Amino acid sequence: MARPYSPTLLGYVLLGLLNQLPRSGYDVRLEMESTPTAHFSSSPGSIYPALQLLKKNGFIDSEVVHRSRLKPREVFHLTEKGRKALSAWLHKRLAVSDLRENLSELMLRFRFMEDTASDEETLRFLRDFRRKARTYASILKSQTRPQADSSRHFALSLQREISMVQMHIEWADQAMTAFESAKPDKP
Amino acid sequence: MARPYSPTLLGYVLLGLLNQLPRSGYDVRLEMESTPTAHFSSSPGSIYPALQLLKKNGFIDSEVVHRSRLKPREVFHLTEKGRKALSAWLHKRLAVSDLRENLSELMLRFRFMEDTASDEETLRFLRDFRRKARTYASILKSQTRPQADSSRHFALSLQREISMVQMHIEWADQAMTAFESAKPDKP
DNA sequence: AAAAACATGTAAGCTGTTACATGATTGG
DNA sequence: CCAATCATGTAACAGCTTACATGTTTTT
Repeated sequence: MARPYSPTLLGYVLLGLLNQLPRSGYDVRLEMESTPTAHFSSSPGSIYPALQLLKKNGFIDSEVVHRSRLKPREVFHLTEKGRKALSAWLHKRLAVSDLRENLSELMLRFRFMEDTASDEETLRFLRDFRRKARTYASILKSQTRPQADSSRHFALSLQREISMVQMHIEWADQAMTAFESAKPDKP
Repeated sequence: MARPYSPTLLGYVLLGLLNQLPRSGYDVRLEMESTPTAHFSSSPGSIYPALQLLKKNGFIDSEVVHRSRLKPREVFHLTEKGRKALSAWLHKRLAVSDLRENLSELMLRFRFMEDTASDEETLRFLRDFRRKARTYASILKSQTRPQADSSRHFALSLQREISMVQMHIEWADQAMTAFESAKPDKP
């Protein structure tokens, strides 16, 4: 009995891209080359198998589009199952540990929210993000020893980590105002 | 003819930790748990095979230390080959692309410089780092479209990337002053 | 005529992870 | 005596990546 398949991070990226508009594997590759997507390779050996896997598991489907002259292409689009999986991924609650371990994934989620999530949903994400960032910041700050016992290298590494989180808190503030301006206000 | 083995990133992390002081696999695991090292798992299934591979390829060696009562432990230490490999990794020139693709690796290198590199070498690293960061920053800034055609999500993602790099430039400045203060000055 | 762009795939292999397995010693 | 800590491994597999393979159509 095969255990239930759920998309990998690359899988979600592909779902996100196909959710924007139906594309062929080739189109997906071009898009990933022009807008470098996290750390993923856009090589055929990465993309085509990943698409086939999503299709095999019913997250996407495809039709072959014949064009005069040009080679026919297999164009993929999300199924209902695919849309649900993407949406669930986008709306997943954040963990504090995501800030240090999965930051690039969080940013991918933010990016792909554009095509499905409402401003209100994006705001929820940003609020959650800022909240977790603040928690993480206070954890990091509690680790700074007042004594000069620890090395410069260690102290600077920690300082960098703190600045990173701080910067993300400020970024979230900025982003939230951008999405709040369009929000209908309550009396 | 087996093609020449060179350590993976995890391999370099282990070399870095063993360069600080000789340790058993168990000690390495404890250290990685207490000071979370990049994204690597400290599970036995990760650490022990990785250590064996380094040993097989002559980067580290080990002796079994028997203690009264307690179980004997296999304590690893760098060989000359291992020290050279670690040093080469630490001193490798940076690429601009490393800023977006291998930032955590760069920070690991900075961290492990503590135990081998002189202040002057650390400064060289930081200067190179700042230089590449500035280049990357200007590339990113050139991508910000003045038109409002692109989405808020896209614009904010780009803004975040820029802030990140900016922050790292400032961090490098800070770090450099910390290492310059101890440097002997020229007349 | 050749190069570049269009289009899709397979095969081998590296890297690392989780889950499983084992056993000794020490502290409560 | 039971749990926690000490200590080391194996096996199966996930999830990529690189290198190889192939063929068409358009542009130069």
